[in-house]
Amino acid sequence: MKTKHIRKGEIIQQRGEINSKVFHVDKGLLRSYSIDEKGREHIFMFAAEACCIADGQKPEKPAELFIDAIEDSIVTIYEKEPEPEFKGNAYIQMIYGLQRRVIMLMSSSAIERYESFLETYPDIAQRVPQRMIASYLGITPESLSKIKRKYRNS
Amino acid sequence: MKTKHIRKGEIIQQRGEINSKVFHVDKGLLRSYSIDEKGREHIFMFAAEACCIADGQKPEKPAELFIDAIEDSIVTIYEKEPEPEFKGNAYIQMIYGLQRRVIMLMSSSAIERYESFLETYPDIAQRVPQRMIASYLGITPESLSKIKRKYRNS
DNA sequence: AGAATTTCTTATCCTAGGTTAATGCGCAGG
DNA sequence: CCTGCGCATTAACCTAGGATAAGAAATTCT
Repeated sequence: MKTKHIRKGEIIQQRGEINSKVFHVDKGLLRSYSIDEKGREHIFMFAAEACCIADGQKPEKPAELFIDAIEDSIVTIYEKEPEPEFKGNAYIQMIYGLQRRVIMLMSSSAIERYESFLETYPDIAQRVPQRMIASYLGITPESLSKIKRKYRNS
Repeated sequence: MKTKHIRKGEIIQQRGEINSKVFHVDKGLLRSYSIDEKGREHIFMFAAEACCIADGQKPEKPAELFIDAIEDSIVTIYEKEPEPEFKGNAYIQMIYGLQRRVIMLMSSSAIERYESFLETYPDIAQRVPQRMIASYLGITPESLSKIKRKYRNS
């Protein structure tokens, strides 16, 4: 736990780095973001005074997000604490799932989201009607049908 | 904490109800979803065996999500526990913010997301360049410019 | 200050996905 | 067993927002 000055534009966490830190913004403005395979940035969140910012991924896994300063800032750096579990569903696990979902919704096409869904939840995909998959993906059932047809003819 | 059988299609939590419960799925499949002002459903998450499902909103606030059963299910119902705070940033607060963001991304147009952003983060909107607002909203800077122009001429 | 780089805006054109409507299918209920 | 309804699919058409390009304005660097 230490305090640090960060200049505008300075990157304090890169994708792939060890990801055991939480940054508390004492002053200034930070952002976390991902960069997709086409090189586009997608801002996940902003954090101003009195907010914390971190990658939602587990501490022992590599970071998926970049974090940098939008203004000259002062941050206090903490280690992520072991988190309370509840019936096997940890908060961090939940947060990480949502982080991935937000990034997905911002950066991927319907087809990519569909593929990702099938990979991540092969079991649920079998048990749920099409219209609910569409609803989860944020598209209409008609669009999902189009997508699946393209799939078959390829 | 009690166990309950739920039949397919049965709604176990409605929007507006008291929201102090977490549902652990012992067997079956549940979903949480919102209904927007146009009456469209947007599934927020699925929960199968050994998962928990709940509205991320604070226990003392009314629920924003509906929860119902996709299959006949057995759930154990818990009360939400007081959650650990960390430097003023509680996990639940984080989860709730992400829940809103996901729903937003699934159900709202770029204009609506922009308006919502301005309302929710008026401060940050002033301090951040346009392209970053666009990036946060999941649109291109060019599209944000279009939106802002329409705004001015109305 | 002046040059160089980035940001913002505008215009044109294009495409992914939405809307509407019609058809066929499977399943629940009488 | 039939009827009816919700679900999935297809097709035709439409629109919000993306891509590209170019000029203006702001910022940064030297």
